[in-house]
Amino acid sequence: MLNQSPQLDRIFHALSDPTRRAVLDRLTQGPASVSELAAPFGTTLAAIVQHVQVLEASGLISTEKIGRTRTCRVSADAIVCAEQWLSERRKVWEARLDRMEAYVLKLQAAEKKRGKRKHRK
Amino acid sequence: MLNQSPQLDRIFHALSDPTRRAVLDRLTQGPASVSELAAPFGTTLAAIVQHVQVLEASGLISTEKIGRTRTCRVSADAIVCAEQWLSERRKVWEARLDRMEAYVLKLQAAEKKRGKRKHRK
DNA sequence: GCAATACTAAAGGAATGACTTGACTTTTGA
DNA sequence: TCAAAAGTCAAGTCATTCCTTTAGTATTGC
Repeated sequence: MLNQSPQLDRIFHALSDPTRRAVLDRLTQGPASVSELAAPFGTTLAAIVQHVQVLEASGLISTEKIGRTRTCRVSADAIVCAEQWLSERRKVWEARLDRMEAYVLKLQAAEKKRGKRKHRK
Repeated sequence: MLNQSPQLDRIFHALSDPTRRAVLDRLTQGPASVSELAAPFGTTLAAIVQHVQVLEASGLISTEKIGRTRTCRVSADAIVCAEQWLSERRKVWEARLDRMEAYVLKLQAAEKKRGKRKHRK
């Protein structure tokens, strides 16, 4: 299995900032310019530009400059990539818990049987 | 909807480090002590202790100290929480893409009709 | 043309993060 | 009993992050 560690680093790091998650949230509603993205926040435009750069470097969004405005849109791959990483681990871990539970139940059943034998003697 | 932003901050930040993801990977195979977690890495035990603290603060793992050893295990909630955040956004965004596509197809169909009318004239 | 708009780039500062080292504490096993 | 094992705590260092300010460049609309 490919590790793609540096990409995951960038994706999860991008997602770890509330402003960037809010930007991403806004973009799931549809494309927007950098100024539009900046509007709801009490920060400078420059700060949002930097967040946009982090998001784009991570692959979570893609941007396109037409004239003087840069339009940002959510990009498929990265979000799916992160989701899969999490989902795979959760599945492995849940499967192990299930095996554990089955094992414990088996032990309990065996214990019960032995209990019965003891009673008969 | 609850925002639970600070928890997501911590979860995604915890996941953004490759060492911590590797620790988490190891723990999906089953519980382990801090020393066991540290073994595969070329770092000091103290460094891993700090990673474990970050993971625990995020809710991705829980730990329990028995005697002199601390046993770490994966914890359900946080990973599910992160997965859901991603999955919700992806779904909203995919739904929007579908609507867009439907709209474009409708436009194309209308365009075709007008083309036919033009031909008839 | 030229002022307003929409970024962009660079530099700096405060805060946070990832490691290390070194000095403990607590438990365990011989 | 006492040394090794397993962690814990506190500094301290160096890098990175987030944000600001300042000074640009490229476009647009009148």
